[in-house]
Amino acid sequence: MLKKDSTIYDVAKSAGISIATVSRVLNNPDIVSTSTKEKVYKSMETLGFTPKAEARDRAKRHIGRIGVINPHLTFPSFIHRLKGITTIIDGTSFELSMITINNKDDIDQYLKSKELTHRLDGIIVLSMKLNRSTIDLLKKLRIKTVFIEFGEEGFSSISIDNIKGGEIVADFLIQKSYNSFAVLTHNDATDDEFPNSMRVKGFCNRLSQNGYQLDDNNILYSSNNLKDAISKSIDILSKKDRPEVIFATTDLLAVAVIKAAKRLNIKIPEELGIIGFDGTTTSEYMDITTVDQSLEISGKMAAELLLKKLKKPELATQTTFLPLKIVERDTTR
Amino acid sequence: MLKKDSTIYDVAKSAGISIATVSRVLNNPDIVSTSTKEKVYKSMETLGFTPKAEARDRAKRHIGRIGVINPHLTFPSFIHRLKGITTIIDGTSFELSMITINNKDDIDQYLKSKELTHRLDGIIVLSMKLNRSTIDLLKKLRIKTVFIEFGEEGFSSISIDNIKGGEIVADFLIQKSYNSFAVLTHNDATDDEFPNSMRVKGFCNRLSQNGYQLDDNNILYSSNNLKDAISKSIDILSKKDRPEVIFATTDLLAVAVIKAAKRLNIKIPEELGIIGFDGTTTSEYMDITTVDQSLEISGKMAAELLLKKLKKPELATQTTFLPLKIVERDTTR
DNA sequence: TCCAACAATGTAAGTGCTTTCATATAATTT
DNA sequence: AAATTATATGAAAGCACTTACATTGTTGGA
Repeated sequence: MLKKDSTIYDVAKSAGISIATVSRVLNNPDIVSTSTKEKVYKSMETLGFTPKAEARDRAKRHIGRIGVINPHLTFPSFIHRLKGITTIIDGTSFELSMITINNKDDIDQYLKSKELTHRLDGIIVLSMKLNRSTIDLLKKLRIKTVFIEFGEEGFSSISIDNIKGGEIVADFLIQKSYNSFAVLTHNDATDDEFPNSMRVKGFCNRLSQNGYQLDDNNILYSSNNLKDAISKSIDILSKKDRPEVIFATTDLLAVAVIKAAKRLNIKIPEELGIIGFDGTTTSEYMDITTVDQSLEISGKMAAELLLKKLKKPELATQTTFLPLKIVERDTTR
Repeated sequence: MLKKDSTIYDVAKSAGISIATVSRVLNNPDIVSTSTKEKVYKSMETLGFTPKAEARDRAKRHIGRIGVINPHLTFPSFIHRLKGITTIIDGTSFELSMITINNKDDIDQYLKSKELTHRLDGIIVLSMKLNRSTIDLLKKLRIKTVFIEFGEEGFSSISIDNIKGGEIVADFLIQKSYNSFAVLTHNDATDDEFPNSMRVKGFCNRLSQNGYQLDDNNILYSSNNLKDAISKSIDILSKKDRPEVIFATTDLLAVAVIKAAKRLNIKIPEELGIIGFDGTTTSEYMDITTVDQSLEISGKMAAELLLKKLKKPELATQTTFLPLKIVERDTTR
């Protein structure tokens, strides 16, 4: 027994109304009277109606979905940005699709396989440096894309000047008359283009511009893992010539330093200064002096930019650098 | 630079032939002459053309979509759960759609249309108590759904025994020989069914079972907002008969208490004990004694359960209560 | 050489659904 | 009660394709 799939025409006939109204209860139920809606639902139920997605996609001018491409959800900064994105998207008719990419090489495949191409109206790339080939692909497929944290030629992006961030920190600490320094940063910082390493670079440069010397073995590298970061912190703090202040290039790393100091019974900020970076809620909760980089706002702006671009595709791409601001709290004197 | 996605019309025009032929090279290339095919391929290439229906078809075959319904992304606990969900979903051919619901009454319409039109394969409801009508709807439409935090008759769910959670806290504090208590909790706790209020209830009951009296005005209610929570905390702590220990029914509230204590120069844990609830990373960072409710695991389990159910719809629903465990850290003596 | 058979393409009628526009009815305001 | 404004609906024009049917030009065998 071949049962033909029922269509909205069937539903409409069965409910004694026009297909337009059936379509409306699907897409815009608010404007349909309750009684009509009831009839329609009943008809759909008895007919076992399922809308054909293909037809729908065809008829619709947009899909109504924007994708967020992100590495695995571990860094606190992602959360803040994601939150910013959702606050904007929630107000619209778009829904968010989270696309978590573990392996950067997978993404080409993903894009190319067209899974993405026409199921998404646009993309926000969160904190990922994509391969050249991926970028080319995005351009070729003309997928509206906004980047957060890593700008890309030819695309709109929201990012910060990480070098300047490092400089600001140096200026601040010098002005606070700290005299000896150390840095705790992430492994990825070995890669020259990564935010952490740029922060370190800016910091060191400005320091030496001011006549301070930062010994290379006062720059510690930790993985993205509290335990490791704590043990690295303990390493620095246990030295006989312990630095007066530590610049943690991430709030999470600052937490590690605090924990290490606590364990070693070092008083903050009296005996040790700590400054983080990011301005996460964690830094707020723990009263950590940090550099606020408006994480949530970056998410908001990216979402707004994408939305605008979707509405007016001819809009020029725009690169925004968010302001950086020292937030002085209790971990510096 | 074209803005609009190209269609077979564009390709046809560019190749100087009819759309039918373009369609044929897509669907039935054998019957098209080689030279025409060449032209078509070339045009498709330069236009970056992707047939929409095909993409959708392929997509449909390969990748399913599961929706996460959540209130607005503000509570830290959501994040942990979401993270758990993503770690599971990431390994599969499903993608996550975030559906943020602000108004619980909207959700009925939303589900009706979204489920039908966007074809969700399954749903995870995060920390929301749905209306009766919504529940009925889910059942009627036979949508595979797993609930986190609020169990629902007839659906699989992952939750905890909040009353027991309160009891555990009471037991722990009594065993630590604290003698006077206060509670800081959320406004929603006035609703009897909500986690926070159940924690309070369990706490109070166990306390009185052990002969301790908890005065009603030692139960403070705060909104979900640090400032407010801090000021409420200050209220308690400023009393002449300040309690020895405060049970904050949420880690975030515990943070507020800590900040208040700091401001009033009250030493923790010597002069004041604090215990939180949830086991967020914040509690870990700040060394707050808390009740770990395996937030991330709850997300993982929910996702796994849903996936299993999707694979084998005949599977029985299952209700899981996650274990609760006191994590003793530095805010209790 | 003529005609059947075929190959290559175009024309246009669907496909199931969305959405704009117009209309009829109901609810407010005056 | 008339005039204005909302609300609920239908008619019909898309949307991006597919496909049945028609047309034209070739080919090959008698």
